Amino acid sequence: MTTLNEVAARAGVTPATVSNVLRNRGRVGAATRERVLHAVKELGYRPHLAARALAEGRAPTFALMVSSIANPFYPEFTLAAERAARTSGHFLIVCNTNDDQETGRAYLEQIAGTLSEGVLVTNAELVFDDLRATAERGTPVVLCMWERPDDPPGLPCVAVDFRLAGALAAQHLLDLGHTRVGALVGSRSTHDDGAPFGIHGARRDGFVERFSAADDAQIVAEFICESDTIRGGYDAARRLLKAHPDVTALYATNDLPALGAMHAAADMGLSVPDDLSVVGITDIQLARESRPALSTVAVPTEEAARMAVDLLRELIDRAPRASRGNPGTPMRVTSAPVMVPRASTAPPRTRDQRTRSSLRKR
Amino acid sequence: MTTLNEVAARAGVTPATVSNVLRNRGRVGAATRERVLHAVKELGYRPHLAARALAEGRAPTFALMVSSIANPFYPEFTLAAERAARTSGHFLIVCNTNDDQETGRAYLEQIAGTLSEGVLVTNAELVFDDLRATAERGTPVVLCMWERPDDPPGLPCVAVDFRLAGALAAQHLLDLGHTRVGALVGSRSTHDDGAPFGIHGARRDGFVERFSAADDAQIVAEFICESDTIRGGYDAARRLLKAHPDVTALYATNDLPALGAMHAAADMGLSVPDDLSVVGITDIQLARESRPALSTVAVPTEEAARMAVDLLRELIDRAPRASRGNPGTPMRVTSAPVMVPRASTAPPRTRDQRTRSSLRKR
DNA sequence: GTGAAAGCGCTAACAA
DNA sequence: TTGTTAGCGCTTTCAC
Repeated sequence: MTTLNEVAARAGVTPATVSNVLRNRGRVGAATRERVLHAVKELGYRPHLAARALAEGRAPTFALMVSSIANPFYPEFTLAAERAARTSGHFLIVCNTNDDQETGRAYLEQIAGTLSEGVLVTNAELVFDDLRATAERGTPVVLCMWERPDDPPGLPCVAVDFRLAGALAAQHLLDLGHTRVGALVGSRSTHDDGAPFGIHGARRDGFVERFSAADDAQIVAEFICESDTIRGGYDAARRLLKAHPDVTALYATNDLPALGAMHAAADMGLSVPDDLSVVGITDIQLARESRPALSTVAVPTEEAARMAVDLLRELIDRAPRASRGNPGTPMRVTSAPVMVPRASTAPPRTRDQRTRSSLRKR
Repeated sequence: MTTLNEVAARAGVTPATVSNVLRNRGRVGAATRERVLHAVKELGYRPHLAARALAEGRAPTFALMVSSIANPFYPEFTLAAERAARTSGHFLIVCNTNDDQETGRAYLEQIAGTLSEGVLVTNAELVFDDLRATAERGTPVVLCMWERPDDPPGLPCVAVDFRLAGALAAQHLLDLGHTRVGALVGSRSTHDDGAPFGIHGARRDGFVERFSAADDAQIVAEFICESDTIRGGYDAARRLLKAHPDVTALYATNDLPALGAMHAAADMGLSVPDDLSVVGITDIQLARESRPALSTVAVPTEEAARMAVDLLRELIDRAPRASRGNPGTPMRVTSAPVMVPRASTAPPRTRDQRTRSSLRKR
């Protein structure tokens, strides 16, 4: 392994000069620079990142805590975060907590501040206390997808207005003429402990408020999804549709359960969207690729990732070493979610059509 | 930030002793150990990973190069690799090259050896020369999903017998009684340059060999998938089915295109598996969750990840610092892939049934 | 059992 | 413009 020293020796200068050349600091003569660069190339020198981190007192990576890389939303977010991090000169260490609090804590303990300069968190699976602790220890932490802009978490964060997202979904169904619908509320929070941040609370409330505000419109039933997965949505939808066969549309607080609801409908002989409309939230890639394509409320993932990295950088610059005095807990809000109508929603059948539809079922 | 020194001062010992206590090296008196541990807890000391890495001459992370985290296979593999890495005491830095050679090279240049002790590579998107270069520079590299056990890449690797996978898919179709089928061959290799490692070559060959060996059986057409995605499979399947409406089954060299093929069939009014059987390779999670569930050849992802990490560790231990003399390029082979029949495959209709089926199409 | 000292590879004042 | 000198926080011989 080639070191700075070796390069310096080769070029007939001191390590300091080599360092200066490599990072464009301080003034260096053109001739020397030339010689140094040559030596670098010749020896195939590559700076030792750990050494540099130690000397600089900063690390070249960010840590991204995700609760479960199995949920396709996270890879998508990760991708965006990684891009953003790289433009900021950082690598991204993906810390998969696998929904396990202990694992998350371990990552935080070990990585934060020593291997990573800052921590990005996509979910509140981790108890806030741990996050606050690391923040107070001097490692900036940014929450990436806070769901309630109206209710800051007391930690720097990027918020997305998920209540609005829910409202948009409601409006979409209303616009199509649906008056009797069901809701599938995802809730995978292991650590709910009645905390103010029940995972999908805002998404639910937004939908319920808007939908209920309309004349004649009624949410016939709300079912909880055991898990925020296709399977979870499938099971919940089946139960809901069995209990309330008269609903003409289903709202799910996330795309995966919405996809599951479509499968459930298919298995029950209902055609989507003719017999049943389905709408979700997020607009993960699968939503575009499902059959029929899922109508959903798109959430600005890319933007959120970018903003989160930006915010993290600001926090780092702001608190160079010692962050005495509360540095504040800034909150950024992304642009609004937007409804993306696709093939899984349509006006409800008229009574006439419904009869026909029933006949078609075996 | 608390340092070893501070802890030492607090406990009334020297840093060396603290270090010894923390890593269970050297003999330390029970009483001192007690005091040290106490001080550690009291001060909330956490070792500085970068400093440790520098002092030890080794890093606490592995790098995982993936070509595209957007393809759900990679997150699944990543998950497995991360688990394996953690049991080995390493963090996993996920390096998403986004199918870009330059990005990949940049990661390799910067991370390998200085921030990561070893490199795991899931694809040959990176030119082998770069990988060999880093390996020769002293940072172990392991290829994770080499597709041809019979043709080692000249780099340490974990191989999966994808030729057999293809053969199993063929056998499955044969067993069901299909005699006229089509093949969708994925090929996303940007850097094909006629290299011996055409991305899905083995998967194709295995299928073709086995299927063609059967009497009366014929592969009516092979179409290339432009991209290894649902979309890619959709397009290719449409073209194939238009040109050859008589095939009773489709084989795709990967699950995503297979899923796309199912969508194409649906859009063309064909019912799967009644009018058309579809089989893929890999068994990603989506395969289980699609409607109908996809019949596919499951590949031992978890096992491959585990073996790759094990192999990496061995290489690291074997070549403590200077790896003079070819350390060899070991290859491990996972257990065999296995056919997982699900709902997307069935015996072809008899002529009689086919007629009925045609009638049902609008 | 515990301490002293050197050094991992690099950066960052400050001198020259 | 370049060199000198200290470290960054930790590990690791080797004495004591």
